Amino acid sequence: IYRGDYIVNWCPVDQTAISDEEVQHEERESKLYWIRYPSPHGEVVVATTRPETMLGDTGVAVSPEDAAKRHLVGKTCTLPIIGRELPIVADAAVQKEFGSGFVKVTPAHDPVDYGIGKRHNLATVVVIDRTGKMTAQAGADFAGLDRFEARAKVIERLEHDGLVVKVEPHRHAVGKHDRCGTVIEPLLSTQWFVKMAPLAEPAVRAAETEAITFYPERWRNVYMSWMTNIRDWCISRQLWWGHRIPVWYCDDCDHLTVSRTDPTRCEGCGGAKIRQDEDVLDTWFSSWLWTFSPLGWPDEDAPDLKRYHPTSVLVTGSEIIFFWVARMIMASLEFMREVPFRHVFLTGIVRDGQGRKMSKSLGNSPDPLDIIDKWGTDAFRFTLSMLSPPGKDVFFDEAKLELGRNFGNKMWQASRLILGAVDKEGKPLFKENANGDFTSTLAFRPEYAWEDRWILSALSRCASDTNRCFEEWRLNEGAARVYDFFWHDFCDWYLELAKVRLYGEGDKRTVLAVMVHVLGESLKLMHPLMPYITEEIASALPTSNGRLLLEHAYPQGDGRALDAEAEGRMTVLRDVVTSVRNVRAAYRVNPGLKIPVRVRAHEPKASLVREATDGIVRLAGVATLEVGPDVAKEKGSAATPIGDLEVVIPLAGVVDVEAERARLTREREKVDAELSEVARKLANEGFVAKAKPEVVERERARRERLETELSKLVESLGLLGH
RNA sequence: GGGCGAAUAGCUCAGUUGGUAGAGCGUCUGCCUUACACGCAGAAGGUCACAGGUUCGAGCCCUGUUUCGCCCACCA
Repeated sequence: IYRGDYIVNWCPVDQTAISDEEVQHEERESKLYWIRYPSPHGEVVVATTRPETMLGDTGVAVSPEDAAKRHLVGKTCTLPIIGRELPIVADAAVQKEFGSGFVKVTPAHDPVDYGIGKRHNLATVVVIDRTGKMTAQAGADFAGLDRFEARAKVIERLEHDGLVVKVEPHRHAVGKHDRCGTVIEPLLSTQWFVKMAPLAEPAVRAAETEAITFYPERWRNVYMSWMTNIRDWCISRQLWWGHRIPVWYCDDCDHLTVSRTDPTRCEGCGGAKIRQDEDVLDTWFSSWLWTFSPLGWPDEDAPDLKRYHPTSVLVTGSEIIFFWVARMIMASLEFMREVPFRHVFLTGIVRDGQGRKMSKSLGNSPDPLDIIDKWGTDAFRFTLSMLSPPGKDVFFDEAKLELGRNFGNKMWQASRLILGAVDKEGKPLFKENANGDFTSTLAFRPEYAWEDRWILSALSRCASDTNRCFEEWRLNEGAARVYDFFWHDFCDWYLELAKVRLYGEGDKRTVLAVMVHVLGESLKLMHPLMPYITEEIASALPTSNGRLLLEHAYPQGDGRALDAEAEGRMTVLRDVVTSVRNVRAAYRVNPGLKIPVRVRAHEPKASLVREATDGIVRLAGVATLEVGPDVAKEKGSAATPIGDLEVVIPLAGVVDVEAERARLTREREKVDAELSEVARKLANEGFVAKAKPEVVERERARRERLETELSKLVESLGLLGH
């Protein structure tokens, strides 16, 4: 840390120095003024965007490469208005192609000029003060004017004097203070700085060696480019609020006393006439210590520090990579000699409907407490999780919260169904089972039906998929995966199938045990995304044992539960049920009306369908289900092929021949199109020779299935007559 | 000036080893079916920005273009 006089970013409104990171650049249409500085040695015309600063010029510079102007180097010209003689120097900071090739040099008000002034021993003349007004040095006509008023007045005077050669439009970026929007004034002043290069070096290495990793990875490059182009950090602020700089100056000697406790005497000469620095530290200068300073540091043996440092993940927004993330890494490596965290996960930024970042000053941010009152904490949390792909900004729209609210409601309702059927001890709450056994489902060894094996298999897949998503930082996909499983697999299919046993005769213990188990595991999977509702429901489950979900291990997915056979059965049931529902909807069959259904199928598929009869009957509104290879398919029935089986629904008087022909024709066109696509692929020798065998095999199977379906459709159409 | 991201169904967006385009909302058709109308069932809707290239095969890989957005930057 050092103190010195340098050009800093100065905010004339807040009247403080700020760091480079607090300057927001904004492209603007501006003007480039070409101004003649009279000289007896030749034409000198400078080009500038800030004419008001010329009042503080102490030189003119040209490029050392600029042969046409070389003869002027070492000569002088006259500064208009003021009348000061200005030396003409050659400096590598000047580009000969830009503007006129002459640069006016104002060491007190421009960082580049400051460098030129240093190298050529030019004087510094301060013409703008800390409030952005012109000083006495700017001359009596300008002193006290605002810097922008002065600009206009300078040009006015120069035009009057015939010294403005031309004015051209010029697009360039101006720096603004990120807090108040005031145009930054580069100002020469005495400030404290941190020398950054030595701190950046290990921080660069930490990212290179992947001691710290970034998600999504591209942010690593952002971090790296900042780190490798780092500049010293101005940490003193002329503000009221903050950590006051712990340095005392002595009126009697030059010594600086630096102390953690307030001293009464100068450390150098022992004198009592000391006064503390008036300035405070940049707020980030304390924030960069955050990963260790709250844990007991600088006591390196503090238990919390030993236990919790370094931590695993920092979750934050990309907008503060420089302000905070990068600096925490540097501070930790410097003071703790280890990384502060191993992974940096950058979330997207939540923006308003117009894409603007939510901010207090814009007033475009809804009050989270209002949102939570209206929609619920979990709904808010879940919706944002599911709608936020890694590192991508989210356009927030309150209506989107319906997604989370509805899902929360779905969980609640499904739980009502289940908890209405089983008591706290796991005993069935209604309808005696066949043998009158009321023993708990908990200690019971269940005898799984195939649909139980299916949902357990699906649960296992969901858990392992979800884990993988989370491990790969794809939280949105993890959320979507659980959402889909719970709503569509568990609620739409399993619970509906479960009602066959739940509301029917017979032993209910197996189905209750499975429902409770799958609900409980789903709650665990959902818990990080919907902590409140899941704990609430879980506490009522017979399996809770008074423990919080928070205390349980996260489900990993039990590979032993995977059951391809049961999944195959489910596919058949789904296909049959869907095709029946399809026909019912197409012919507006009264939803309350149970209809006869026949399924044409050969063994072993026929048995599969027979064994799923109860489910098909309940889910598709079926009166009677006939299954076999030769079930009748007469005129006046609707027939839908599903691979090698066919769902036939006799609907005498309901099926309109023309409508059915249209339906089947449309279906045939679809199958035809798909079939020719597959045929084209398989006819391609390159495909058969070079594609992976399993891909080719899949296409062949697909062709076979489509051909079967097509022949059935043709048969059905023939049955309808022409 | 440099870098990064985006462009997919009417809307908001998913889609990581290149192999039959998905969700939510909205729309249309039926349903208040004893967990849920914040719901159930069914349906329609897409030359995946444009132009080339690689490949048997491209939303996905490569090159270029256009349009948006963000970050960085001392050409005055």
